[in-house]
Order: sequence, then structure tokens, then C-alpha cells
Amino acid sequence: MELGLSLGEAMADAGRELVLGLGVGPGARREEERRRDQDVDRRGLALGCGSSPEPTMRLALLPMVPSLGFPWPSESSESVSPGHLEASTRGFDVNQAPSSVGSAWGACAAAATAEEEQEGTAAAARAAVSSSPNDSGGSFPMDFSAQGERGASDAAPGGAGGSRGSDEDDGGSARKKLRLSKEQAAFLEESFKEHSTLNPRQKVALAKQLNLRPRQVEVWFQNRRARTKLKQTEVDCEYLKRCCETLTEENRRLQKELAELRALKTVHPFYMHLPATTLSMCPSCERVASNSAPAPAAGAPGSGAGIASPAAPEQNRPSSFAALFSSARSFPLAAPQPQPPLPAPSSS
DNA sequence: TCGCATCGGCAAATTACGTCA
DNA sequence: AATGACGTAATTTGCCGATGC
Repeated sequence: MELGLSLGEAMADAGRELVLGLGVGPGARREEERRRDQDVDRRGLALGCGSSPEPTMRLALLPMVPSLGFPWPSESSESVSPGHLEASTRGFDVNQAPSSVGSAWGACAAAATAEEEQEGTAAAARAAVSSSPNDSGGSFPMDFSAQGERGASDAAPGGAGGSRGSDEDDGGSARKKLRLSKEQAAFLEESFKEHSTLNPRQKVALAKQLNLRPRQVEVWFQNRRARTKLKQTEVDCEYLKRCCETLTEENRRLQKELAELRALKTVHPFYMHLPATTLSMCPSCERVASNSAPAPAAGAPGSGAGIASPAAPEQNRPSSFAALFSSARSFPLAAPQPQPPLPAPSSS
């Protein structure tokens, strides 16, 4: 898999790690996605399960690629210079033999930038599309000219949402699948790191740079987002599974403890008189919890040592799950876990 | 200001193609 | 060579926000 997805692996590009919450509410997520569009400090996915002693699961979603220039200005990426671009993209072989390239870069880049600066929006996209597929083949420093053969889905981008009946391709063999080269994929990955979504200008510029159609770039980003989300869902699922196991184990332990206490009470009816101060009533679940219990939970065999305790501090949990569990598990049923020292409230 | 139509972008689901074991 | 699994490019569908009238 070329995603470069890995768990528990620190990225070489440390210091700029992506720590994503697990909340995946569609609407909010979309908004947040757009808001984060400019955020360049997202580099990986981190996931913690409670106070698990294990290191945080970290997803490095992006392969390490040499620094690549992007067609749009970015704080984190150097401005594009034709030379750099050419160097970074030289040798891109796509699904087709390269045609004459390289020399036309200057004019093409100039045209592209002029185009973008004029419009910078959908108009530019339309222009790029209309100028595209078959004639744009050799106009770029690297020839990703699979377009020559595929005119297939070209009509799509202009249309609303790209939904058209079928490919008005020559013949019936539509939908010829393009296999992006490694360099193209790496370039797209790198740009995905910068922006998980593209505005029209970026899309057109990227398409020009890679000699793809804007629609292809758009589709790639859509699929890439889908893959990211899928991976995240898998991680979420794993986390929930572990939490479930932990809770099951704790439940088993508590049941056992309860049975022992009941047995003890039958044998010694007066033995269980505990000082009132050692008991506290949970206001929500109306359970009695002893705050001086010897804490069998933490060290008890079978208490899921090595797995995050559900009653552990929330700060390391993914946001959505933290919310999920914090409400239900806020009352300490066992001995209080050692908490990190809280910052003293500023007395004003 | 409100209602409506249009457009563009996106997510989700699905299809279909290319690659590999 | 045939085949199935897998990854992924591409398509379809539906929703939503922005925009113009």
C-alpha cells in the first residue's frame, strides 16, 4: 500500500505531527476540514487510549518524499521555481511514452500563472479544462500525457458534479484507468500534506504541474481523503475494541469483588460496618464507592494491565471518545488514579 | 427579505481497471 | 496462462452552501 500508513511509528518529519481528534461528525468535520485547510502542522494521526502505558498510536499517513515544490504559495514549501520543478519531476514516466517536453515549460508556466492570477477560481479551472486534455500533452516539463489516449472522462469536470451519462469517448472502451507514477503520487501526497482539500486555483496549478487534468487531481484528493478516513475508522474501531475489552474485564472483576463482599457479609454480618466517611454516593448512578479501597483494580491480575484503564485520565484519549467515556465514567469506582498535578488556579 | 434555481464541491457508495501472487 | 485478491482511479448519487435573480 502506498499510503505509507503505519502505526506506532514516529515520522522522520517529527515536530510537525498531525494530531487529529476522532470526532467524525460529517457536518462539523467538513467545516473543520476547510478550516484546517491552511494548517500545515498536520503530519500524522495520533491516537491514545486512556492512560495506556503504551505509546500513542501514531499514524504516519504520508510517505517521505523529497521536498517538492508546489504551485501555490505556502509558508512551508518553497516557492516553485521552474528549475526545482523540473528537477523534481524529471523522469516522471506515466502510462505513456513521454513526448517532447521541457522546453515549453517557461511558456506553459507563464500561461498557467497568468491564468491563475487572472481568475484563480472556477473560471481558471474551466479554462484549464477546456484547454486540456489532448493538446496539453506536451506542454509541460514532465509529460504525464496519458491524456492523449484518455479523452474519456474529460467532459466530466465541466459538468455539474461531473455526472454525465457516460463517456463520450471514441469507441466503447471508456474509462481507461490511469496509473499514476510514483513521482506523481508522491507529489500529490506531498501536496495533500499541505492541503487536504484544494481550492480551484490549487487544483488547476497542481494539474498543470503534474500534467493531469484538474478532474483527476480532484478525484485523487477525494479518494485520498476517503482512504484517510477509512484508516482512521479502522483505528477508531481498534480503540473501541480495546476499550470494550478493558471494560469487560473490569466488569468481571467488579462482579467477582461484589460476590466476595456478599459472601463476607453473610459470614460476618457486622464485619462490613465501614465508617461513613469512607463511602461516597455517586450522584448519577447511585452506587456506593469507597474512596479508601485498596485499589485492586490497578494492580489486580486480569485487570487489563497494559491496556488503558477506562477510569484513567481523559487527556490522552481521542477527543470524541473522551467525550464518550467521560460522561459515563466520571465517577471513580475504584481507588483514584494518580493524577498529574494540575496547574494551580490563578487566584484573582 | 424571502423563495427559488443553478452551480460547484464534497462524501459515500460503487464500479471497473491494473497489478500481483 | 488463468484466476482471484487487492489497490485505486473513476463514476454515480445525493447533500449542502454560495450565488444570482
